[in-house]
Amino acid sequence: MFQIDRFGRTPIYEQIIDQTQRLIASGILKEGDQLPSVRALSQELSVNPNTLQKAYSELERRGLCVSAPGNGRFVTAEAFRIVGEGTKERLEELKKIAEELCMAGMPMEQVFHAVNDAYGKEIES
Amino acid sequence: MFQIDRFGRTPIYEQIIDQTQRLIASGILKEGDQLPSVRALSQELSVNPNTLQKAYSELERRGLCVSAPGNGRFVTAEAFRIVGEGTKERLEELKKIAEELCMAGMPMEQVFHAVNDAYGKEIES
DNA sequence: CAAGTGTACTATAACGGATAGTACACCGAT
DNA sequence: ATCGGTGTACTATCCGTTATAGTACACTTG
Repeated sequence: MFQIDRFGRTPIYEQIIDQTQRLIASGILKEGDQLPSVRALSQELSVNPNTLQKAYSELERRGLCVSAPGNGRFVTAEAFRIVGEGTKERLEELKKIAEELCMAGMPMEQVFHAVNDAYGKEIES
Repeated sequence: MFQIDRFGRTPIYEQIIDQTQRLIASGILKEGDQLPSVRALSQELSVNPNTLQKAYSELERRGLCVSAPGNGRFVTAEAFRIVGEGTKERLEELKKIAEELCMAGMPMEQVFHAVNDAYGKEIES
């Protein structure tokens, strides 16, 4: 369910956060679903439990999940809405890259094609 | 000419590299132009000379500039072409973000609009 | 009670980034 | 020739972040 890159510069706990958000955004993780326990996931990924605890705490702080001590940790009802609010920033990122490509002389048509490609890809996944 | 963000996670030396590449890509820095000296820039930005040396060394390794010891450091003739080659990766980045936005349910039309915006923006800058 | 869950805390190792300081070599102008 | 600017090389050190190790405790469910 999770995939860790131990070489890149993005810390593990942040990779967990990002991937969880994507799983929620894409509807794979829904309201009420249980997240893997820190201990179980720590074994599966060979990662220290504290590192996962850090990631989960942050997800909780953002309101994406709640902990039921002694029971588990579950996706909240608002999770989908909350991650959706972050798309504005992502769009700004995309815009910034587009500006750079513009400056670098890439034709707009080519960028359009890439976007179209990305949206067409949903069929095969 | 350079703008440093001391809070983000991207290291200073990498910010220098990125910004220099953008200045070249956008044609502001042309062949033969002299880059700020390590000492001058170190004062202007309140950054250690070694940090800038690190950035400049990398730019040199990539063939974007050459050093003339005792004289200065200058943009090469191939610089513009070389930074242009990196646009493929940038386009891939953009595509990846577009895929995420797709998954998050953002209409493609809106992404198109952002790209269009980015390309129209060149007039005002 | 036992096993699984979350939580809290301290300590430590490891790495990268940035700094400080020094020294040397080169070029150009005066 | 000297001086002031340039690039270069090196060592040492500090600091913050990341990740780990280890322990202990509280809670819930079966």
